[in-house]
Amino acid sequence: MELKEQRYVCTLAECGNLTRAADRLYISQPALSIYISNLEKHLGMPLFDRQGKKFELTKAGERYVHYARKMLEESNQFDEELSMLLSDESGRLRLGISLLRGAWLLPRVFKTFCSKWPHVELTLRQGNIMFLDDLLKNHELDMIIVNGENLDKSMDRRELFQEEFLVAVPQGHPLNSQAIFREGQPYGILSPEALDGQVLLSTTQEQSSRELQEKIFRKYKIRPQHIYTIRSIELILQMVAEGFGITLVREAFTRIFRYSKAVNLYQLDIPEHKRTVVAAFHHREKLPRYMEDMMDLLRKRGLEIMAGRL
Amino acid sequence: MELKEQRYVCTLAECGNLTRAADRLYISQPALSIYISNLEKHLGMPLFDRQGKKFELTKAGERYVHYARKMLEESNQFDEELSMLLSDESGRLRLGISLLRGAWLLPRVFKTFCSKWPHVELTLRQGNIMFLDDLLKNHELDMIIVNGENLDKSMDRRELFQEEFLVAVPQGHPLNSQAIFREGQPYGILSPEALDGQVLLSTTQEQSSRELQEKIFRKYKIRPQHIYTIRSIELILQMVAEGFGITLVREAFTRIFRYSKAVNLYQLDIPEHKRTVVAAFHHREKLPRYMEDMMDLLRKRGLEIMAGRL
DNA sequence: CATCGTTACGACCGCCGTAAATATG
DNA sequence: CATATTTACGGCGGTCGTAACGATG
Repeated sequence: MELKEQRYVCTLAECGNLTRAADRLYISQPALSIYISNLEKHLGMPLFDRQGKKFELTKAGERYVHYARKMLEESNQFDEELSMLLSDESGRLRLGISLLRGAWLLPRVFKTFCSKWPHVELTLRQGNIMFLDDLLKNHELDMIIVNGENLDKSMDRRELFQEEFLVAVPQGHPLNSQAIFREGQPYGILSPEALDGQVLLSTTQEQSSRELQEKIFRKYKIRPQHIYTIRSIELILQMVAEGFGITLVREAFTRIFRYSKAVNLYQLDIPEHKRTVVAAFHHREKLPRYMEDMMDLLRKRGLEIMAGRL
Repeated sequence: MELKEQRYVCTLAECGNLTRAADRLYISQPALSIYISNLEKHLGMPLFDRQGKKFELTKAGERYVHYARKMLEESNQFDEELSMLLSDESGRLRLGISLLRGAWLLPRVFKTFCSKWPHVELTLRQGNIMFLDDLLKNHELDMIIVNGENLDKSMDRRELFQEEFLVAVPQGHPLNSQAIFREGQPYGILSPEALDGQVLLSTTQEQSSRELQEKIFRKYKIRPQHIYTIRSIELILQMVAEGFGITLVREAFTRIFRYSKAVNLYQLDIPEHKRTVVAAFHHREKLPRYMEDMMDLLRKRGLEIMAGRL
């Protein structure tokens, strides 16, 4: 910050001597002499008593220096903070993530990140993908964690991990017998047609899982017997466990959920069974280091959860 | 204080809009645009996110504004203090006075002055006239209260009041019979010759009363029988009261002193019997009001004490 | 008389305003 | 297309340095 006036006066006050002060300020002595005179003229009151060759503060000068020193101190503090920002040690990360994904992906990541980057101000917004996308576009968020499939192409993106979109079937349900198990595949496989005529429990319209589900149903001409719309995914899974019906659910979510009764998970035999989770952000020359690190942490944690290490 | 940079950034941050900010700052909008760009270039980091036509603070900008606001606040405080100094409501008065005179003249004056001028910083130095005169010349004091007779002519001065230089004689001493009483004179009058051959109690060499005393003795060729030198004027007067000898003493001092036994006071029949007490200070265009008031208070209090109203 | 402060003068750079071009919604 | 921002350019003033002058101790 520009505080020339304040630096000049404080330095002269400390030196009590024009020549030495001018030296310290890297300007000529006449320049400083004129500068101080003009300043005093402008203030309408002398800051220094010219006692022969000595410069001593007047009462007004004392007050000036009192405040000027504070300002210089504050300027130094700002410079320190700025250099932290410049060196990527410090900054701001406003993160957006869907409610459901946040619940399982973030807790540990947050803790790690905050202790690693104590000077980064981390804030979180949760909501559906449309909402987050708007905020990102308006620069109210710096990064959002979403499914890569339904994301605007104008944003830069970084792939984090993939997650399965699975069918959850209660124990004793007829669908269990239709699953085919292949080697090397963690889940049994169901053909999409098997879902035809089933009782389906589903999230609400604005959640992105529901959107994907309906796309699949249209494409493979699946007509469930009935769709119950329930907001809470926890409740849906609980009802599935109780044998009320089946549901489509993200793999990761099943990992952190404790079922009251057994629930079996199956892959659908379609290309859409996998979804890619990405971090999206506005294009920049170079991302801050803490932002790269956040994506690293999210990627690692995502893979950990997928591998079942909770 | 010059804080253009800080004002510009803070105003723009508040407006979020170049045009309005430039209006408020009384400069053209292009000027502000360029100014901010240059500032950001110089800092090496943007302070604002140009979100279309909106200007929103970056993290660095937030920190800048945080400190800049403090500085602007401090600058305002200084301006207030300065205007007080300019209007003579506030300031500094470094007062010098002899030890003895201070004791009787100042106590009530100080109290009055401080309540009348709460924003004036009043400090006091006590010492003999040489010492005070040096400090005044070196601008370490703003005003000294001394006898006008032995004061350098280079200083401006204001007459405060006159005080008698009296002879103190114990009860029952032969000198009492030599005094002549004239109408309209508060004290009996002694001729200087009467002091010849007396036992004299006197202050130390460096006190100005002693100097005056010796000048009188030389001029009128007075030879005391013996001079006892004692530092404390209180002790001297006490010894006079006990009949040990006589002394020369300032009128005012006798007023505040309680004698164990009666002491009579006489005027000397010489022009030097009166001394003028003045306030002395460096020449200035115009004295601050509080300085004029201090002299008023001193004058009034001096006359009060001389009149015997303690 | 050596050192320090002030005055005089010319040069440069930053800031400003006007006008034109460009971007935004 | 109206409004806002950026770019371009010429002018002014503040700040600087060198040199000469004046004051101080």
